Amino acid sequence: MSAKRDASRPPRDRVRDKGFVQRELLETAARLFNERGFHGTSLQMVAQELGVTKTAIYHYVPSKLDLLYQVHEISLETAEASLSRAISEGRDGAERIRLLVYYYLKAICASPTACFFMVEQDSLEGELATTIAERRRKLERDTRDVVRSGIEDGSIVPCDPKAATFVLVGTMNWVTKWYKPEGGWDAAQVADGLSAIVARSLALHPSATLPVDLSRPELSPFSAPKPAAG
Amino acid sequence: MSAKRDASRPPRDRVRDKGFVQRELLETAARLFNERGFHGTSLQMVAQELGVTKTAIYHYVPSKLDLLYQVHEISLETAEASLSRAISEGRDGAERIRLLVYYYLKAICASPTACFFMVEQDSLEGELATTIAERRRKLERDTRDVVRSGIEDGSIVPCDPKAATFVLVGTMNWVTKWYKPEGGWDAAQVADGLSAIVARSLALHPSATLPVDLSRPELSPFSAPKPAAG
DNA sequence: AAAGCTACTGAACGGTTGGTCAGTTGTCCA
DNA sequence: TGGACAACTGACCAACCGTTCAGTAGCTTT
Repeated sequence: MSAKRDASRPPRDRVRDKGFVQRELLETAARLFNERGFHGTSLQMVAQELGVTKTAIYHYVPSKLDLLYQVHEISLETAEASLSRAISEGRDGAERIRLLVYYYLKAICASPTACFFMVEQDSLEGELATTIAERRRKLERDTRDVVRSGIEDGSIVPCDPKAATFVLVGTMNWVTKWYKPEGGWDAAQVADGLSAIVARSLALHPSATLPVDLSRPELSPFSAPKPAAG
Repeated sequence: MSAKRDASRPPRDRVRDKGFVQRELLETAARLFNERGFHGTSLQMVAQELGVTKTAIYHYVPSKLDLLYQVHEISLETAEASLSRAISEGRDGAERIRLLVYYYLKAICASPTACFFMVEQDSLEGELATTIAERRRKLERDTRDVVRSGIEDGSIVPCDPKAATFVLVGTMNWVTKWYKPEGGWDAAQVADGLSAIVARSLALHPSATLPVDLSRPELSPFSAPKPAAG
């Protein structure tokens, strides 16, 4: 028996360019890995959501492990970009911390590929695992340094930077587990609301108020700027 | 060929009572599930860590899914106990929130069985999944209510209780991912340090200081009481 | 029209998994 | 001494997994 197209299913309706498919593949894989874990997600499931057979996936990635690696890379890039933007834009340690949380949350709410820290860390093997683990460690070290510098410049209350960073990271990564775009909050609301809360926990002079309803965000330096209209 | 004991391995050195084995089984399974995910952990691995064959596991639990269910139950009981103790002992909303985080972190640092919220939620099926999900939802609802009551009694800054709870839960659950008993902090230090940080984020009048070094915990109402000796 | 290419497919594979079962071992009690 | 019983084992099984491979459909280029 040779390969024969199933008559009951219509043929590919359109040619999808490689870049598009690759991106869609990574997004789908990331979402499923986050929901069901790496080992709990079979390539069959990924393929089914994409509307192809699992063999087709091997045209885009050499192995399932490599797929995991690529998603990890995107996730790390997002986090690194958020941190460096926060460092360059913030005027003191406290503001940098708040910006870090703000930018990162905005990114991961917008794309499921962006956050991937929850997935079993031991799934990767060998050199790939080492690379990812090293970048992750550096990210955490750099965040601790921001907290430390904030204590020195007087914007952050003296505390244990390691413990403070664990609170930040825990809050940020947990978002992937509950955020659903259709749930009433958009990315900016989540980012604004949560960054305000965790920033308050570390600021030497904590804000007197917090957003009371994320669906109707207060005006704050972190709220999305509204175009002057009325 | 009939079952024959391998001469190279010594026979069971002692009879272990059922309760002990069951507890050890749950602890081992919970730890591995947390580290490698539910689907990433085979019964073979669990059995190997216990020093038995995987068939032996079926003397204690009817299936792998039931093992997952039992660990989830323990984890929920721990969380529920922490919350109810915090509610009854705390004098206002802010103190209750801090006690909740304190008791829960102390428990999960002491036993890996205690925290299990990170594991893929969709691994359970049917009625078991519904039961667990329902209890989890109630726990979150009750926590939100504590935040709400704290806003009313003036101990917590007006905020979105849902967002605040997400920060709390994220911080607490993340601990399972990084806490190692041999890492320099004991359970009380982690509980004291992190509960102080998250409590500060919600308190109407945040504390002026935080523990600066968890290894040398400050004296606080939440530090483990030292027996009067000198 | 032929050749070449990308995007895919169905069949098949070795390996592992959760789970079953018949049987053995060691202990306690009568 | 013997029987009941829990604790545990090795062999085995169907299902599924990641992966390979030979081949095909449909477009583009020549």
